[in-house]
Amino acid sequence: MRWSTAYIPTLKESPADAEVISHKLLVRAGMVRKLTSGLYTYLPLGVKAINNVAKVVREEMDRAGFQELLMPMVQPADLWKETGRWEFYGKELLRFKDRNERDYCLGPTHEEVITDLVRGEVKSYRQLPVRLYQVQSKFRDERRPRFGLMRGREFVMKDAYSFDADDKGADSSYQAMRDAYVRIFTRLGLKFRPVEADSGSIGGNFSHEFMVLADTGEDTIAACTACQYAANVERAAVTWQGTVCTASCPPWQAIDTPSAHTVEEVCAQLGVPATSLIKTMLFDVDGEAVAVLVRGDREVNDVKLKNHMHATQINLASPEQVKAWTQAPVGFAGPVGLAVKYIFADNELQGATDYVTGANKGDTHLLHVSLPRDVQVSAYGDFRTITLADPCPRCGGRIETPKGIEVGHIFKLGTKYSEAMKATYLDVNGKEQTMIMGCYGIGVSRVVASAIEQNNDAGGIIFPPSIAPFSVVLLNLDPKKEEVSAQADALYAALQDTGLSVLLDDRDERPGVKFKDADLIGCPMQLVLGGKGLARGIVECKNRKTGEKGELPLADFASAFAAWQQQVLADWVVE
RNA sequence: CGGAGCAUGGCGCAGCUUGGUAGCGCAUCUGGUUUGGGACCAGAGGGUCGAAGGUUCAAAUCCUUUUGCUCCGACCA
Repeated sequence: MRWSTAYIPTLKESPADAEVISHKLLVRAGMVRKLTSGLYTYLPLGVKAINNVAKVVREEMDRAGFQELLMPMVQPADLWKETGRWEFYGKELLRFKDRNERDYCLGPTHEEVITDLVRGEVKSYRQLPVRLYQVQSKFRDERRPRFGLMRGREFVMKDAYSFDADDKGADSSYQAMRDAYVRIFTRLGLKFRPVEADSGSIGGNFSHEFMVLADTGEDTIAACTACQYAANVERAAVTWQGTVCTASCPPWQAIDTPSAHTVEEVCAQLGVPATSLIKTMLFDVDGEAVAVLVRGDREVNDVKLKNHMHATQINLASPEQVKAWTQAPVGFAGPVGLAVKYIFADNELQGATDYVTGANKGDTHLLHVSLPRDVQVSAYGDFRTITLADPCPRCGGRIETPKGIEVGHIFKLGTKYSEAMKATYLDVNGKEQTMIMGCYGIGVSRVVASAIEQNNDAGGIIFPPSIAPFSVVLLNLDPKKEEVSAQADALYAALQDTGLSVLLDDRDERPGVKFKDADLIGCPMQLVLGGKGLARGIVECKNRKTGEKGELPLADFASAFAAWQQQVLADWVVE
């Protein structure tokens, strides 16, 4: 591609509405433009990057034995009603009616459609497993789209689905996909980590997320520094190491704590540390009032609560609900005499004596509360979020909590959808069996954004070679000089003959503009040809990642370039 | 959905408090001088100031309503 005829509208300044670095650079590098909140046009350079990611994804899907298909984006409501998700999916599902008043939605995912396809076609164990994938635009009406391509409403996704005859087959499908994901993100040059994850409203038995490590990530990972354990913090198990407290304590008594709504305020007024408080959090779990008790310095993990109760909907209680359930404003809830359906307490409060709690009365707390003596606890369990002080649940090692961007998520679904939609087959005995499913997603457009989050500098984007819109950008510094242009054209042709994608900057611009733009769009290899270099018989080269510069002799360009290219690629090998 | 902020040429912003002929930088176009890290000089074009209504002799500016966008939170496969 010649830059003079390309549509690459680069900008000197960042758009005012961009906050994160990938969003700013994607816009500045002329890769995307926003249409409206959460919706982006991919410009030619952006499409190239997305296609490059998709190419790697397709190759590895094919290698893993999955075949590509393409399903409609518009889906009929009937299928979603069959699985119950028409009701449960919520407002993220964009719904609309056609001219005949029939209900439809834009596909946020395709379990229903693909299960409908397979149940109609596959009737025998001989036809299993079925492994299919597609690369397609998805639409999710996010409550709060943000961060450019990181959380858009419409985005490019690879979604794959497996149907197996039994658990063993399903596990091997899952493992094949897990291996494929590792290869994909390695080939894409990303620093990533597979982590245990909650399966959320997709449902199913177990799942892993693939996290690109970046400080701007929205997810937090609990990763062991000693062993391979890594999990999303919302899932990471907390190992209870404490002992049951058996000390006796005096009867509880009320104490005035005027306008002390928060743990900090209570601690300040009573002069006690947060560790001697019990925090009482109220939740609306499928319409039931539920209280969860954790120590004052801990965080309730609502995902763990949701899983513990096998709930479908869980929300922190509203101020009105708190008032109705505790007869007190928010901030004074306590477990003593609390009339809710369940009171759960975290493991470390087993036998807890002599704690401070809310009194279920405004501006009042209780001293000397003993859980075993004063409270009917429904169950103790793991209800809090892991902290840096907690040990690795697998090996007891030290935990660290880096931030990550979720770029892939794989689920072993089990029979959640196949059962609801009656996707069955006849086994070897002629007996009807339910298929075991798995589903596997990669946010293709999000991968591009996260690659930029992970690889950038003051000059702009530093694309991994497998994602870069062009492998090489060749700067012709003197396009008006015939001999320089002739040589540039010759290099351009020679490079293309080696199969590389090359962008030739033949614009009538000053050298500074070309240098800046070349750095901005982030091609891993830069070649610079000017009158000076030509006179000396050399073309300059620059490794975008390391900034290292060198010279390649024009006389022996092909082999010199090949050697340099190997060096550049070597710098991208992820350890 | 709760809280906050913003909306003025293609992009980035000033002007608004205290109403009085809409400005700057970048970009664009013309001419000239330049030419190895976002050049300089001279000139030119381009804006119903998000929309609607109101106050006023007069509104980008004050008031009301509304739409959109961004951030924080909630929420989220």
